[in-house]
Amino acid sequence: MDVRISVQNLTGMPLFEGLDTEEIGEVLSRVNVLVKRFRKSDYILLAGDCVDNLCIVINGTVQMIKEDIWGDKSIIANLGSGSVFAESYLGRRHDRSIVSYFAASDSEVLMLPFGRILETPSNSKAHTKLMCNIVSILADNNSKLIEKTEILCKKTLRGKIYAYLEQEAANAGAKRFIIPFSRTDLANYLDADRSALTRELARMRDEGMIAFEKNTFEILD
Amino acid sequence: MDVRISVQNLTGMPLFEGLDTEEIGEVLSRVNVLVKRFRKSDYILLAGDCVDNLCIVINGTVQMIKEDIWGDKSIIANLGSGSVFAESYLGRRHDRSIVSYFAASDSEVLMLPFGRILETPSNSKAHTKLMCNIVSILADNNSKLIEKTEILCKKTLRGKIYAYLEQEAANAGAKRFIIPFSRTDLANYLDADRSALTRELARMRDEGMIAFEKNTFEILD
DNA sequence: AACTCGCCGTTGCTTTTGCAACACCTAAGT
DNA sequence: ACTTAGGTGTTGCAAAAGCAACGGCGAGTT
Repeated sequence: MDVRISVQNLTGMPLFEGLDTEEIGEVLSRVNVLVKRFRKSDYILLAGDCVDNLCIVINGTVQMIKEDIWGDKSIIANLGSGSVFAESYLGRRHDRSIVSYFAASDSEVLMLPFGRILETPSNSKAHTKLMCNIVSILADNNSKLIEKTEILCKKTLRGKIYAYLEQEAANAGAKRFIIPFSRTDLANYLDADRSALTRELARMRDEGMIAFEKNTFEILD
Repeated sequence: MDVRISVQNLTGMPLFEGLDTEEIGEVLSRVNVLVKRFRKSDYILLAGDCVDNLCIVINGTVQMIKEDIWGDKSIIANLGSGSVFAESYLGRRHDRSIVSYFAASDSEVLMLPFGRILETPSNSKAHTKLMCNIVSILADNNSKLIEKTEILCKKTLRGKIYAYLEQEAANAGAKRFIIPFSRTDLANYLDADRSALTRELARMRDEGMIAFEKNTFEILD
């Protein structure tokens, strides 16, 4: 389950952007770092769990989810490789996670006790860059959540679907793109009923707004 | 409009927590800092505006809002004194704000060109504390957005209302509490129709789930 | 090959809820 | 004192969307 990490894999990660392998080694030498593997459908962290590590997706896909008492699942965010999560433990409000994290595919996650790094003052180049990176990442995670609420704030299902597709198109930089969700998961992401989603997608296609085939979508006009 | 800032006012702010007045002065001496006053209903920042300052609510109430083409207003978050906003400019994804900020009451906002502070390495105590603080604040803002999505992900209006009231009760630490929204604003915060909200609140009262009088609510049971 | 399981589309039904219109109230300004 | 403007509760109606059930399909397993 636990795996030694090769520093090589980390150079492309947003958290370590701008740091060379030597600098990454310097940072990691001061803390206990750990990579955990998860199988598809494993829970990485449960809502209510105590969190004491910053988590980084090395590869695979992780979903931030919230399940209610009835087992009704809502996907809050989809996290690809390089994503940083469980950052709420860096805040003062919560020491427990309010959401769950879930391996949507086989995944490797780097667990990093970041508190130590934070509190240790240092004016090394590596440390400064790392601090800048974490601030940027947190700000970006923020933006992503705001974008998500821009989907959810739409009053109609069609509005949500369209807002979502526009975001994916903007991400892809093209009117035609592939979405990372199955229909079931998309329904959970939009917090809508799956059958209602299928129905509304069909209507939008019939009206010539969009075209799609499996997970490939296109916004028409 | 622009006002000189007295350092005294900042000692209580989360961003400067743990810093004494001398240290705050040291930090501020390196950048141009500015306090702007806004009248109730003024826009502080418009969606699409270029952002180059971190903003801190000194006093008053600021709303993060998103308006669509039809003027339909959605309140994403309500920001009281001490709140930090417009932080997405610290990220790499956007240099423009994707949402608007709006003075819900007469307000004073501190504008702080934080990028300069970030990039200047320093191992002074003050600098280290400031970095820790900003990380904590960003993480907390994250948690708040996640909590907001926990309201919006509910499929029924009653679910949203109840989730919201539970959060307010948790914030207040009591079953009885005062909400900061008018009915109209609450509808915009929950992204629901105002009349439907009134109707559902009345039903929940009739069924004995909750009691309320103006803006004072109580969760029963 | 038979079977299971999970995902997908379809459809009928019912509830929810958005929308529009109206009347009332309060506060602020003239 | 009058007027205006904005917030609030109410209600009828129509549209939207959740729910449940079913059948088909494809992948993986025995």
